[in-house]
Amino acid sequence: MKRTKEDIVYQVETEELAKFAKALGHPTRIKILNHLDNASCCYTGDLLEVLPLAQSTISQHLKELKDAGLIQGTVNPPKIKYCINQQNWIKAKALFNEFFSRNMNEISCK
Amino acid sequence: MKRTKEDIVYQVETEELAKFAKALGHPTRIKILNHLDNASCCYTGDLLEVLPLAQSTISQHLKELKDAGLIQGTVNPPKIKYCINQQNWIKAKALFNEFFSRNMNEISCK
DNA sequence: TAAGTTCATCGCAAATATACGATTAGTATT
DNA sequence: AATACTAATCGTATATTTGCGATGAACTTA
Repeated sequence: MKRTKEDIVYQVETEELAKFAKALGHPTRIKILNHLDNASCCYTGDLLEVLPLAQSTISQHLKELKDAGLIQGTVNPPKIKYCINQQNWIKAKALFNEFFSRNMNEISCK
Repeated sequence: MKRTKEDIVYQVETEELAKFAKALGHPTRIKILNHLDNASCCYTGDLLEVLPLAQSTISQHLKELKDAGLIQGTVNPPKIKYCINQQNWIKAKALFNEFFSRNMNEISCK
């Protein structure tokens, strides 16, 4: 894509919100986060029992969540322990909250 | 994708949240929604002045937002007036709110 | 009827995302 | 050193997304 067009500059907030939203834009990743929330943290292997996907696929989803900043992993040999990244979670929560709590005036659509 | 794998069944809530998140997963669409919120509603042409994109591209983004249920369009010849779909907006807001306000216990990651 | 306006849709090109199996890297155990 | 375990990464196939220009549909106005 993007063949003749130069890159568009968006506000940082817009980019951030879109980035978080994109990471949440797949049911598998929602499920991973739900599981992480219930279990506080988990290992990649745990997810293999919950999701009917190949190990490499789950690893890839974990990578995307990590790249978006929503989770973090710490080595705990021979496993890797994933938890939610509290700091960014709060940030995302605030961004979505702000986004959804606009005026939404009833006298819209004149 | 999805070559050998049969479709995975997710909870309805998970699918819904992912669907909304996916629609929000692009800065252009965030910007459109922000604009719609400020202006209550708008026409496709209005967005052409705000976004440096081709008319067809913007139309496509509008379609995705419409397919996700976040906006709705009503004909107002010769234009089409887009507004936020209040009902689904509230639904999405509730889903994200629920998703982000989990316990998030501090004693996580043992 | 003809011309203009607005916007959706089609057709295409390129980039990204999703999934898999196979391999590799790192660590622990024997 | 050899084996076992865990998880990332590589290579590949396919689907989807993103973007554009061109065309077409619907409705107004001249």
